Amino acid sequence: MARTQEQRRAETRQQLLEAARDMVAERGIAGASVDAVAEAANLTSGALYGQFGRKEGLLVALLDAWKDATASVIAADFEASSSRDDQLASLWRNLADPPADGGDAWVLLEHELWLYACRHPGARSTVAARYEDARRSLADALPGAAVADDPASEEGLASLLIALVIGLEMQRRLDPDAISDELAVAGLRTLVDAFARTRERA
Amino acid sequence: MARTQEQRRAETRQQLLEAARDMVAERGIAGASVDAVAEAANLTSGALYGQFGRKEGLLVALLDAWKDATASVIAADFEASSSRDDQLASLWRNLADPPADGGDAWVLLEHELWLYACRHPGARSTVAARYEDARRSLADALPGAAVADDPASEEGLASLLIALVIGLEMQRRLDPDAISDELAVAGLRTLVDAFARTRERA
DNA sequence: GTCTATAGATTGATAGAC
DNA sequence: GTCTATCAATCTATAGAC
Repeated sequence: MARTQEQRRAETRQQLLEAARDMVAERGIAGASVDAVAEAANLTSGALYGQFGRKEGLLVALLDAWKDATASVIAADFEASSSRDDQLASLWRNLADPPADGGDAWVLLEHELWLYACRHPGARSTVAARYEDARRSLADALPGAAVADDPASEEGLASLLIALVIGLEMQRRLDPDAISDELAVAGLRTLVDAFARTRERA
Repeated sequence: MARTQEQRRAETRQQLLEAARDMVAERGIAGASVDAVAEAANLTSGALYGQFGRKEGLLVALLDAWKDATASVIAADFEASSSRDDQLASLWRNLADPPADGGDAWVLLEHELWLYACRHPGARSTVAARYEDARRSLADALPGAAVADDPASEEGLASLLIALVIGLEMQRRLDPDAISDELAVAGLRTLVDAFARTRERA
């Protein structure tokens, strides 16, 4: 029966994390008060402090959950694509029109946590590690990954692709008509092709 | 002598705006309290409310100031560059290592205001217009701008360049070693060259 | 136009009942 | 482990003196 208690605790924890994810995405970190998050999870602030100690504890836990949830989904979707264009299209769609649980929340949360990391040195390394993971796993999944003679340049390409996707998504969110899917995929394709051409020469 | 009063009012206004710019960049919009901003400008909250009415009034004014200050500086620096590579390098340096008054503050403020615009429909069009201006002025300054038969594709290239610069700066701020200046300029160059190649074919 | 003083609401966090 | 109740601090905004 100790098992049931653990489960209940885990459920409470996840309810709080989901509520926090949505509320931080909607109102920002400062705007998501402890009481409001707890109430949205049909709990009270006491439960939240019992689980995370302080508000920052909730944010750190949210950071980890966000790290796991997004990276794995994107990587799986990427590798499941058959053609190279499908791969790049899935990379773009996953940010521009996210299908995962939580939907839009993760994208705004991404920026919220990025800002938080820029201002709080303690959290910076966690967020930095998440971006590095994204670069690495994307570099591994890239077309020419079999040739492992210069992993640095492969991660460079991954950096460019991620940068392009994030920057385009920012512009599209302000004005959906400003960025077409075709433009995004064409831009990604251009970078990948240029990389492949450089690779052939060497 | 009415002139002196106007000047004093304008000075007060600018002191408040500069203090708000730095404090919002450092602590975020929610973290930059009215009292703290006023005190940083060697004034009190009374002066701030006399100038902007409410806190959101200050933010809107800050939005406009930010729009003017950044776009013009970047455009001027861009056009002052001689070679094409210098142009692209200046585009990158202006975000990665900003020389303008306020320095780093503008970059973090950029993200803060972007998030604010995403959440407040009233402010969204202002921020969206700023990004559109950036795309337009960059498109005008681009190499092949003389051929004006397809302005849409030129703005598309500008969208890609801006996206790349923003996304790379985000990654570099978390980990300065992750993004080299050479990689950034090479990425920009790749996109510009591909565009020029497409243009020649047509 | 700016300052002082203060009202009214909300915040993060703690203590003790259950 | 979660809830109720509460404290001290902080916030936006207003009112009236100067």
